[in-house]
Amino acid sequence: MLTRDRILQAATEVIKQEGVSSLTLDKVAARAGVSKGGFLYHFGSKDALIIGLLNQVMGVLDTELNVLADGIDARQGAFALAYLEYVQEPTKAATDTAVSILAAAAVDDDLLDSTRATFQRWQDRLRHDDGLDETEALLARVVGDGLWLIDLFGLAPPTADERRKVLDLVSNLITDHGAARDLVDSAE
Amino acid sequence: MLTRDRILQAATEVIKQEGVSSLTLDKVAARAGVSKGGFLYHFGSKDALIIGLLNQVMGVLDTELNVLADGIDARQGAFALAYLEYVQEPTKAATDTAVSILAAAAVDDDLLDSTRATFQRWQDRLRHDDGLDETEALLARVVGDGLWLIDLFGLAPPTADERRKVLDLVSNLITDHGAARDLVDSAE
DNA sequence: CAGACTTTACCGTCCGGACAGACGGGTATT
DNA sequence: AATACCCGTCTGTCCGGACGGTAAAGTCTG
Repeated sequence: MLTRDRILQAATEVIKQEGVSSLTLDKVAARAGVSKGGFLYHFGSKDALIIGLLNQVMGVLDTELNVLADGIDARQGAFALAYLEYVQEPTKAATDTAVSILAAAAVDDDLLDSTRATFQRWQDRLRHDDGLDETEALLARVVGDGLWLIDLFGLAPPTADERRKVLDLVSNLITDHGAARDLVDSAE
Repeated sequence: MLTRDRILQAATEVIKQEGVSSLTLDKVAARAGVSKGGFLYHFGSKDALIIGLLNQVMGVLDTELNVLADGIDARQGAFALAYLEYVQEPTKAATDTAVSILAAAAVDDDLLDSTRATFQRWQDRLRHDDGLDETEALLARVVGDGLWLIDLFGLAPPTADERRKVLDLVSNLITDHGAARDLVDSAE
């Protein structure tokens, strides 16, 4: 495994296990099995580390979302459904993304600029290329991001069962546009 | 204005304007117009400051939510509707809460324990005392928290108009349980 | 040899917190 | 009324340690 990748992995591990405040160059370097100088050869600064973290994790998320969307057979809303399916359970990629964004926000808000651009691209795709009503498209993203936030901060996270029911409700609302009545009945 | 309150206000201002990483004792003290020793008289440590921040802001949010819920005339889901109405636009209380939680997560995750308990109480109330279907209750909270997260990190926030449409959609779903068909039609 | 990679040693700064008092408004004692 | 005392509030200064980053030298490989 490349040193650079080991460092990135070590950084996410440190955040997950010890919190954002423990994300120091020394600690990351030690966990990656490299000296501090070695660390700084690959990432010239702490900011550079976080940018690298975000780039990697957002790239993974973006491609996985696309793969998921391609595999969904629906007349409309494939990307929205993929978005919802992705938060069905807290996956590694989603968790890594969350902690990376948290770290970026804690260190310097500006580091999130490229991440914001990615979210904007997703939102545009949901709105224009997914064949959905605009409001439904936004609903999908808000619900997805909401679950993701709740997981990130641990704010009374729902059980797997509750989570699935909510996602089913929204998914049905999106795909089965005209049959909302049946949807609501079956959700009881 | 009491010194203690000035300090709390100064702390939130620092976070909003300069970011979480600039939240230092010296800076907060200076902005509050007090010496560092004076600061430490009121808050014995940085952790104590953040706990004070969270207590104040969560208290405000809790009472305002209750007031809002009491003013809503609905057969069911008054608290859920209040929750949704609260995120209609980013209010000062909501923003202050967000940055406080962010600061807590950045400094020490454990500081969020009491906040987690409050969210759990809200969730219990939505589930059991609000006359709602469980799934709909959870949907209201997830949507509310989702919008709130999007604002916090600035991740492609929707316009006021889009925001209102999504919230109307969910509100109608909650209040007008059986007439979901009309709801969906009118959202077009 | 050259260049990519890594190490060791070091520095200046900033930060959280401790501390020793100063100030001033009560309050009790004389 | 004057004195002495207390205590809540606040000041300014100091310290130890951690942190981000630099510099230069060394190693390994093609």
